[in-house]
Amino acid sequence: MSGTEKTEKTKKMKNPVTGGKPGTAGRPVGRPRRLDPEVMVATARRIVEEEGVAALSMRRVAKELGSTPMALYHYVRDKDELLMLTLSGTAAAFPRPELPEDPRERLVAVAAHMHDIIGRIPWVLDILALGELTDRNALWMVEEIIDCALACGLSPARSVRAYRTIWSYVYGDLVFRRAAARRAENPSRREFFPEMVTGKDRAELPRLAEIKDRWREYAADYETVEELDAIVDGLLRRGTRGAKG
Amino acid sequence: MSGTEKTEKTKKMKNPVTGGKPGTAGRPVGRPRRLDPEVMVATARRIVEEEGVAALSMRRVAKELGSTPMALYHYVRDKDELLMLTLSGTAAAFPRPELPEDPRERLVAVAAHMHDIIGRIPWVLDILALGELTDRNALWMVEEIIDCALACGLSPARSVRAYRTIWSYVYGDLVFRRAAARRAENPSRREFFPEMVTGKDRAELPRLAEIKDRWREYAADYETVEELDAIVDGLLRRGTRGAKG
DNA sequence: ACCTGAACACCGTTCAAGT
DNA sequence: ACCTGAACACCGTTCAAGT
Repeated sequence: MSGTEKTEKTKKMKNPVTGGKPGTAGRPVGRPRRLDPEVMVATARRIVEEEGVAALSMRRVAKELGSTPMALYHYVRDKDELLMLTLSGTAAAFPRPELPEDPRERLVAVAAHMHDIIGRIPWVLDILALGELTDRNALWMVEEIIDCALACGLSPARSVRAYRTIWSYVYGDLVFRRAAARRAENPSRREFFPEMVTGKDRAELPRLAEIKDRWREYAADYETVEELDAIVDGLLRRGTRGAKG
Repeated sequence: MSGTEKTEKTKKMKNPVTGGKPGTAGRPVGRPRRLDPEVMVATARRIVEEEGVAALSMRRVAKELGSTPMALYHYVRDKDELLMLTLSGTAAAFPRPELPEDPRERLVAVAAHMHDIIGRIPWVLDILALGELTDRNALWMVEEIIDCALACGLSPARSVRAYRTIWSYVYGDLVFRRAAARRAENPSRREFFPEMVTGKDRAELPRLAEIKDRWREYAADYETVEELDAIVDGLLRRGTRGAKG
């Protein structure tokens, strides 16, 4: 909008990471590779798995590969692209679980499974925030959710939207679970909500003043699957009544 | 868990930013301030509003104040704390809207309003990801949601959980809206889902293969308020039936 | 009590050049 | 085609010292 944005780059590349490797078919042209892009992604992935997204840097990956930072830019446009590539193959590590036959139950079970596996690898949240679904091995979950929604009587359009709603909820829930885990690890911080509510707030915030001492206790009983069940309930009721969508 | 975590700091401070100012009551002790902590937070806030969270640095704030980076550490423990403080006062800029009387409608309207105001200041998402509600001016929305949930027949415990579910959804939705906006601004990226689904996937991903060309069209019609309405529907039905909670 | 200065150990990315 | 090296313009935080 303004003049302060990043200048747009229009360099085109032919997906050198997933694209055909020289040596497999046709003879390699030009200088032989020193840096294997698959190894580059694997290295980035290991760093991110072991030390978190914050530990990943172009310089670090280059150093571990005995290469230079700029060599990586031959295979990715920028750091975000490398980050997104580290996601590919992640879901493959988690076996496909047994799922109930009933489509409604199955829908909740798949959503719960998504929640579960991402909860075990919280570093992916920062990458998923980029809004791209880059891992083919995760597509079966999307397929299942759409299939179940259709089987429950939703239109294709409503099924896609129901998927997005469920995914937004799952994502948000995981972000706040991670935040809570970090707070528990690193407890010496200022106290905000609900501690910030005091007796003086009784006039303006009567419910919060009343409930604040039990807030954390109630929140501790939070069960994502129960909430998912309620959300799916709402989405299916809405989708199978009206004419629209 | 392991030995690689940050070492824990136990320095205690008496909230020097929001705490009593010298000159107001009692005489100031020790060296007079050169750096006003409120100005420090205001400066950080301006940077973040104008240029985004990525543009905020301790060094930058110090420079704009004609101070040194380390001076800031007298008032905040680390950068995250400064970031959280920039949130305070944000909600005050948005007037409290007219709300419907009916508690169910009112609940949806407040949730939609939360979604709306945060959507106008997307930089807060990165700070809200820290999981703390630091802005007293936003508490009225939590109060309203809890009040409406109680009025709709939910128990206090279920009301708190309903609030968390709604908030997780709103947060997740906003993250993906921001991601979509960024993609639209900076379109030259690799293509992932749904483009990555091809005719070859028809056997394993029949629904996705069928729907993929219309996926973006369906997603474009997504209306958060409609989805919120459905979610609230599910949460209220669940909460007002069973005995538990 | 409040602040400075130097230092440590890093960043992403551009650009021109080399093989 | 693929990679290097130097440079630019930065980071958060620790530590010891100064007023």
